[in-house]
Amino acid sequence: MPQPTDGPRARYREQVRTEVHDHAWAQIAEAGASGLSLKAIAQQMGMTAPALYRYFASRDDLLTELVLAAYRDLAETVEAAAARTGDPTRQVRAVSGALRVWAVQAPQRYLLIYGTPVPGYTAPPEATELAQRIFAPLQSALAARLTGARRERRSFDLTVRLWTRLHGVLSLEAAGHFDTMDVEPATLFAHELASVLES
Amino acid sequence: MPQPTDGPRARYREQVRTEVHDHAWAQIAEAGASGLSLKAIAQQMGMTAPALYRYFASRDDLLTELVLAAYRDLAETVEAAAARTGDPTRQVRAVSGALRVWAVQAPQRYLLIYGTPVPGYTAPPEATELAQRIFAPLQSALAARLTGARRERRSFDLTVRLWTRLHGVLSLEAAGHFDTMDVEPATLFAHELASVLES
DNA sequence: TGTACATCAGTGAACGCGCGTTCACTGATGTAC
DNA sequence: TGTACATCAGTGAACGCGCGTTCACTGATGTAC
Repeated sequence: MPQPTDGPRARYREQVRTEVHDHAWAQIAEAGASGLSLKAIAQQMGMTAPALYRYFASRDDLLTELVLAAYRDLAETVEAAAARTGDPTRQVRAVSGALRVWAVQAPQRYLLIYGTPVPGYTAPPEATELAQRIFAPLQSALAARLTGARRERRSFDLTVRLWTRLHGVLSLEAAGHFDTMDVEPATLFAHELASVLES
Repeated sequence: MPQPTDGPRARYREQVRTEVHDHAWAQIAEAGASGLSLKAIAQQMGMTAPALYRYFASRDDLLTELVLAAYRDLAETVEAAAARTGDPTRQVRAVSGALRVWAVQAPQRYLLIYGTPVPGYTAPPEATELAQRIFAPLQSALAARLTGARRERRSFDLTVRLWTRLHGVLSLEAAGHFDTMDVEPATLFAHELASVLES
């Protein structure tokens, strides 16, 4: 895997890599992570499968890139939402709202990160750091609303609680489990958010 | 697919079917639902794959049986827990506790029902009825703790809230997402249960 | 109790499929003189 | 500005794999007389 860092060839490489990512996400969106196939992507791009090995060392390598890209994208989304205001309560609301939009917009991408683990695939260590980066803005906003002793620990517990509650709604919504029930996911999500802010 | 309903042959058939189910669960436990393979099961049982078509019409048919069996088992577990006491609050605790034991004991079985949907597979309509049967004991216990107007609707909302909160913890726990965090799933679960009982 | 027959569990060969991955190669593209 | 060379994107054939599923068959087991 050669890698010139600039020039027209480098530009072209980046273009192809991006196109592969796009097709990969489309595949994941409709068949989940286990449906990801280099051969199918190559076919969709009008190429042969071996050509893709110029760009990715293996299928799992591509999957790792996608997982990390998802983590990074969510981290940036969450950070941007938190940066839009200085008020801690508004920050929590903004981050939660951004999280929901991000999850509902591409359910399979959300599930790739927080759903059932892909069998036989383990995420790289970098994923853990990124997960913490996603966690951080929520925690610092919640911490800013607290005073008194053991503030750090209490804000951590509170963030975990908020996070699991929101995930409870989002994962069931993404998996379609509310479809056969008389439940409005958006309303439920708002209530769960409120329940933590009020505690 | 012939089916005598009694006699030695019927008994033998049931025995083989059960053995297939056992191997199938073992496979799901270690590779998830998409790792379910008739050929692999046959091999483990010292048979050839076509033999299994005497017992199951197709791979998806077996998967459907497993899904329904999981639903049924959970429904019975939950109902039995609720039946152990008459006090509504104790019932909610008992059902929630039974749910957690059931989920933690076989995480992949829990995720087969409530996790990321298996790509290309849709559960039979009967699953929806069973899901409601699982839901019912919680709702009637929570309803018994309420008084006043719109009790039915309020208890439904409350049950949904409890259910999503517990699922938030269980799904993250089953997927191993707490492994890299300083979180005690059992404690968190207890807190989430308490949060609804106190509301 | 013994024999003839029907039932049915299981085999073995074969099908087509899609997958990841390798390898030697062709031919276009960019670069250095 | 033009030519020679090196780089490298992409091809085509091939590999071995495991999968679900079919089909004609063998041989054991249960049943009816």
